[in-house]
Amino acid sequence: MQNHRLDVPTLVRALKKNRASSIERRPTAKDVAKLAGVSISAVSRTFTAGASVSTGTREKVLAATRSLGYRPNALARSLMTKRTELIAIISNNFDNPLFMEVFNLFTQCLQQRGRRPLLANLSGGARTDAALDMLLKYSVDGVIVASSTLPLRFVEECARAGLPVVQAFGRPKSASSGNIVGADNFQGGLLAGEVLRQRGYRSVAFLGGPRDATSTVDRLQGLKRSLTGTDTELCGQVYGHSYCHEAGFTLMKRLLQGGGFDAVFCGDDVLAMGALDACREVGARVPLDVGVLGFNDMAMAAWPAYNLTTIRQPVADIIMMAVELLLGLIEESEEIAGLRLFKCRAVERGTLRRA
Amino acid sequence: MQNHRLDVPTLVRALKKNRASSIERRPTAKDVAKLAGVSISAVSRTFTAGASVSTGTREKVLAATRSLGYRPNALARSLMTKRTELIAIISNNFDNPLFMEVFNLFTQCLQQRGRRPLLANLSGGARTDAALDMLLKYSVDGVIVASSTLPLRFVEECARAGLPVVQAFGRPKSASSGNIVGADNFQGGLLAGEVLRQRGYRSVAFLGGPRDATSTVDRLQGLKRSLTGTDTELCGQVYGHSYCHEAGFTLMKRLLQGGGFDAVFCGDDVLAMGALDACREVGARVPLDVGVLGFNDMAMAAWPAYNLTTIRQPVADIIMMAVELLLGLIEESEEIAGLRLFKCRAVERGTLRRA
DNA sequence: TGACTGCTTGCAAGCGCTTGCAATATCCTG
DNA sequence: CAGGATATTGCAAGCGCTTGCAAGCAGTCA
Repeated sequence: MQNHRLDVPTLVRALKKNRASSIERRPTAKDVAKLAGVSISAVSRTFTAGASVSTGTREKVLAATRSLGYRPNALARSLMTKRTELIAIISNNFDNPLFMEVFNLFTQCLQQRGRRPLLANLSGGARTDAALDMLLKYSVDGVIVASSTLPLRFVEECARAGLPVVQAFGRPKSASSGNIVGADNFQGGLLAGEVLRQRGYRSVAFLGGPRDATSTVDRLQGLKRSLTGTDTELCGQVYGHSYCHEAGFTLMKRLLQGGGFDAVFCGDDVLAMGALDACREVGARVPLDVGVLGFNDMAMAAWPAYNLTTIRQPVADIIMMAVELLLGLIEESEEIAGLRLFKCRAVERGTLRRA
Repeated sequence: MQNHRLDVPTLVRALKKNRASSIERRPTAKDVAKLAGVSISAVSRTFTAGASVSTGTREKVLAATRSLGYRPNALARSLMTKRTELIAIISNNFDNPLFMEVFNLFTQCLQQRGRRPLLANLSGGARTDAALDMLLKYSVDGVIVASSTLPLRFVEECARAGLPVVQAFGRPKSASSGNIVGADNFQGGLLAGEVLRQRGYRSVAFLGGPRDATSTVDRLQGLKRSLTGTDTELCGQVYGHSYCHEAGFTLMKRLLQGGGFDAVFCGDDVLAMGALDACREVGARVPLDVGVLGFNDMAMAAWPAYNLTTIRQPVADIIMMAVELLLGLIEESEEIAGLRLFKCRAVERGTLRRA
């Protein structure tokens, strides 16, 4: 009976310790080393590609690893290696169904390459400096900015902080610096113009997203260029506050009230769907009275309710290239700044009349 | 001239060191301490809530911090604190537009509480053990499983590994263990039955998602219960391989060929939209010939092209509760296992006839 | 004045891992 | 089998941070 000699704090500590060791504590390299009868270094080296370990010790270590359920602590490792394998994905497009596809592909692509996506949501007025703060605190290896409308400043700040960053989908207004991969929106606009002309449309209206989004601007420029010197004219352009259905719907109603056009080129499929719904409501027949052309080719564009003719941007190619490029930047840490643009192609469906 | 005494390796090392210090190296607590004329501990304590620092030293530290652009390294910190503030979000629903909203809310909610969402994409045949591996290697504080169809095994494995985990949207088939928050799918099904009866429908077909998804099962059970003992009968049930448009479309066509029903309750809005498109194609008038009722109330359900009457699940409530609960679990580390279900409500639109 | 209290502060150990270095083991070749 | 080349191994230092502890330092009260 010497139990009564233990005071309360000591007891509490003992209990905690016990709980920690019996229930909680995850095995460390030290535990594995002890069980395997080797040094901690040996354990570390078995889990480091290209390190020098004999098959004998490797086997012993692996056996101990299995029996303890050990997993190397990636965070502790990063302290020495200066690599976390964490990649930040920054976006503010959480309302566009296309980005479901974008996130899906990005995360899958990163996972396949052994990287972990850390998400930063910049929609709904979240501060960009808070996002930057987290990137730095968590030592991400690189940053992917997936958005057409994120402020140039953010990308610049990342770069200044020495973070490799590539921007996917859309480019900053002053295309000065940075690595950008996206669709060739100008060429897409060009293509849109050609398609519309071929189908015999002669007065095209443009229904775009935010006036200052480069995606919108470039697509319009392409369209303009493609129509200059032809018998088809650009006759009006309207802009929405964002790429949303409601904007497409109200803007299209406004256009239809004005009249004087036989087709509308929308800067985004969601806008186009809004526009189609507006046509339906007003009783304008598509594609007889008015042709509607979208942009992106998101999954829903193919659904029969819309059956939208659209300009497809090669989302998968863009994403794979963006990841490739970012990992390259991280590896070499050389600035290979530049634009990488993928060609768009037209997807024929039911909202333009046949050629 | 003693340069020639430096051998090549030494030179290389010197160069590297130089590059590292001049270009790359981010300031550490040590740098701040030196500049501020205090100890490293003082720096640490300045950034630790509740630690004992005089306002004098705190000011000095903060000044040095600003002038160097210092950010505490969250990963190094986690080594001692055993907290990373990383929360894993696991999902395999990257094809359902509803989950755009889900991700948006989850990430915002976590960010607001100072946590970082680490994403694991389990769609497209990614191995669940690889996901678990990453959770453990990166020492996430907790796990949110956002899916209705993820294998129970995964949740169990997390729990066994000592990871606090809550499952949002849908529950494992054997509801034995774990923390689950979601919509009350049974009540939703009940409600669906009532709504359909009130509207005078007498023969209801059920068009569900995967046969073994509990969301599907529960909704059907609710529907059945609600119809028993009434003059409305359940007359047929079909299941899709997933909650996708194509499944809804083909299943509905099959149902329409068979005939013998005047309304269909779909286990998901996307299925319902597929069903509506099938009706349109076949020429079945909605809601005259056949009523269509969805589930979820995703944004697109309100778009005029579908204008879908549906059962709404309170996504935002579920997500806030899930986060709340998870953070609680992490804090207390007590198992407060249980189901937390939110009531669904009906959203009246145009695909059911009026009462 | 001196003992006592309550804050601050720096020291040093340590979180779980990597890695340069030197010692040791292993393998070849003649 | 000697002798050199190559491979493997453990030691110890260190990554950037936190934290228990004891020393230092006012301030308080008798």
